[in-house]
Amino acid sequence: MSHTLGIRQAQKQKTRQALLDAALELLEEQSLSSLGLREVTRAVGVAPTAFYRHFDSTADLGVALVEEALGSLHAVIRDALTATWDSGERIARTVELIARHVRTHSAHVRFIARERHGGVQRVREAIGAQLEQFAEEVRDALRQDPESAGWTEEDLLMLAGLYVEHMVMTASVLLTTAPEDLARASDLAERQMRLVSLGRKHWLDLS
Amino acid sequence: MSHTLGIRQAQKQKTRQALLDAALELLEEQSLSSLGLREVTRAVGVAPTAFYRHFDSTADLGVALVEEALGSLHAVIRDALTATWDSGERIARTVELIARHVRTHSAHVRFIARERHGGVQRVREAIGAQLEQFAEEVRDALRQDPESAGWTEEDLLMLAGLYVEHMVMTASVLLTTAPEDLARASDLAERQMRLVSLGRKHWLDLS
DNA sequence: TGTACATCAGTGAACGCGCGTTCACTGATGTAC
DNA sequence: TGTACATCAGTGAACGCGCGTTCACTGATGTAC
Repeated sequence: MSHTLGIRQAQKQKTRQALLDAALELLEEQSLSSLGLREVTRAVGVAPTAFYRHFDSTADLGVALVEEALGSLHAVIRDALTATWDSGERIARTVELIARHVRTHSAHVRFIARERHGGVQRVREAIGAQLEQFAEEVRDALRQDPESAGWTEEDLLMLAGLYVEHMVMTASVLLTTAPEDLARASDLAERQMRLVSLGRKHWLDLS
Repeated sequence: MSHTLGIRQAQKQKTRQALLDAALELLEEQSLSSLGLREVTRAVGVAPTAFYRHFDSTADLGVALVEEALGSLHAVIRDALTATWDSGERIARTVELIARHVRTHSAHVRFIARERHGGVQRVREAIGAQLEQFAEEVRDALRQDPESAGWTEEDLLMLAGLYVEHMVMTASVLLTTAPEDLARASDLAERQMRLVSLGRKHWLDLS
């Protein structure tokens, strides 16, 4: 309790978060490059000019959303990496974690999928940098694995990139899957992941 | 020569294509959901109202762009599938075809990557339907391969989806790769594809 | 081939509207004594 | 604890601007005879 925010700071953060939340919701049906500052403030119920107390522009707000959205995804990745089950179980567990994340953070997932290749450069770069960092984390975890004996650093990162890519793809697929097809889609994602893991197992067979 | 278009029809098509070309160029720096009809007509040099002689809306123009962009990609996929080299050569050849396509049709590739998860529903759906069709074509080609003996239809489509996904991913990565890093990026894509093909080879080992 | 009429791609003026940004302001919160 | 002053998050009016859409139009192209 020693470090309570002043009333003023607390209220400011609350407004800022309300702007982020409202923007995230508006972005379910459009792209960041068409999101208007007035739309966002209208949704929150503050004057348009209040926006400038928190962000320079909607692009700036977008970068803040990247941090929020990929922060929550980061936790999922760490969970998946520290799972200590055997390979088959680990894959099923990972897909389940992704499915749960999509359920609980669908707006975040949609935002990342949409803006990853979207029309706002700074946001694309922020997402790309974060995903690259995720791949490095996955590589570090793979390196610990006995199965990785003999692998080059380059190949470990190559595999990690494949996993991260597949994870993002799976999340975006599940996002647009009808509830009755979720089980089938999860099973498909699992089989793809299993095939990649099989390739991993035999990577050094010929060299 | 029997079926020449009338002067009027020919001129109309020329204007329509000019609108598509101008839109595609404008979309290199923004998303379809923020593309304005007046921007496009201004770039072409016609009155804003002329737009309506060709498209109902920018979303409608977007759907037309999907057909154009994925038509050109379709040709690449067919080329890759009919390549008859052995596996290692085939992968290198496929990545080279993709790299060439990115070089010659960068705006098309960017458009697909951006709008695949973009803010305009009809365009997302059009892209999704086309990519699904590509996956089915790849599955049909895989089915012919002796290596596919014993595979279920479902697993063939699973693998085909992985290949198509990786192809789109590779194209979008190469798009944003600096020229001096292109060789490295292509090599990375090749190794990932080789790993997937290794997984394919051992898919039935345990069942 | 020539004529009279129909079609229709592209025009240009006009509209109401919402946008991003500026500015001086207000009044609650924070701080110094 | 109380007082006097400073800070600053949020306000509200005002601005110029470009937007999408409507409408009646023009004049080259197409068609029927």
